[in-house]
Amino acid sequence: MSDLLERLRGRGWRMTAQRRVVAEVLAGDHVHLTADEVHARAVAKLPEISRATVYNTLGELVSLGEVLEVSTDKRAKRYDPNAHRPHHHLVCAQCGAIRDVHPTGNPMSDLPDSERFGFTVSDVEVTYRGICPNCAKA
Amino acid sequence: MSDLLERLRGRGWRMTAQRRVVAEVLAGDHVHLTADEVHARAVAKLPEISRATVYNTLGELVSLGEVLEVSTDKRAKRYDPNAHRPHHHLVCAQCGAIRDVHPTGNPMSDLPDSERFGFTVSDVEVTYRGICPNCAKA
DNA sequence: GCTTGACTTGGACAATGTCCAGCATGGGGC
DNA sequence: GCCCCATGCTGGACATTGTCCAAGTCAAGC
Repeated sequence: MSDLLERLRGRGWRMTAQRRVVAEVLAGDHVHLTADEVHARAVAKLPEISRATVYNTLGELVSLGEVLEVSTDKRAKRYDPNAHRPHHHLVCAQCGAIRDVHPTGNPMSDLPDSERFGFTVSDVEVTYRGICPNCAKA
Repeated sequence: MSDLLERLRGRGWRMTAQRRVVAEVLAGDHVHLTADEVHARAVAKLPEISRATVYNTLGELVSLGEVLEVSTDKRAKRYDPNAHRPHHHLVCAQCGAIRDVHPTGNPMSDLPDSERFGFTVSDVEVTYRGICPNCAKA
């Protein structure tokens, strides 16, 4: 995790308490938090941190490619710190739980040129939906 | 399209002017509208229709399986009337344009049991991202 | 330890969506 | 064809998520 902080510093980031806290929150074992959840956890560590700062910082992390924005079908965007290993998502349609998954094959190669309509395709996002074991039990 | 109205009537829908208008809007050649766009077009045909009704109707159509909710990364959900033919989406990262595409292969079979974590997986959604010809030109 | 410009703050605002109490009306039963 | 009433609609208040900005603060190079 501190390697993330190092990378950011190397990129000319000014290292503030707020940014450190946001990075720490994302690096925790809680994956796929919403911006609001990130804010809530950040406040726990640094009470005066503002919502705007959390949004800004998340946005910066995303554009630096350190964090991915994931939009499953919930209302809020979620942030995925696991940006350096390509992976897809498995979402519980009931409780909204998200797991990272690593399918075999490359969906990119499943899109023939005739289906690209002149687009320059650079990325694929795959979301599997289903019911998680917990919800299935209930 | 009138077949949609028939199907809905068959399911016990009360056929009101508002619902007809929403169905007509979705059936037009404008695919992937946001709820707000649907509302705007509906108002053009039936000035007094309220936002709440449009949201309600869209929600009902979705739970009846007549229309799909698509969340690309934009803020607003979009509604896809093409619910009866499985397909995926190609989104322009710049202007947000969306096209339906039909990849070869079935991503569902790319998810081994070991990667399902006990979920009952029922659905896959694939979103390709890139730059559309128009934006590439600009 | 100064200085400076990048960062943060808090609050206002915007966009999207939900809810509700009360009114309107489609369509079955006559 | 007409009535009735459950179902649907309305408009507006509210909730949630996200963006913007002016003014104050602080990290880091000197």
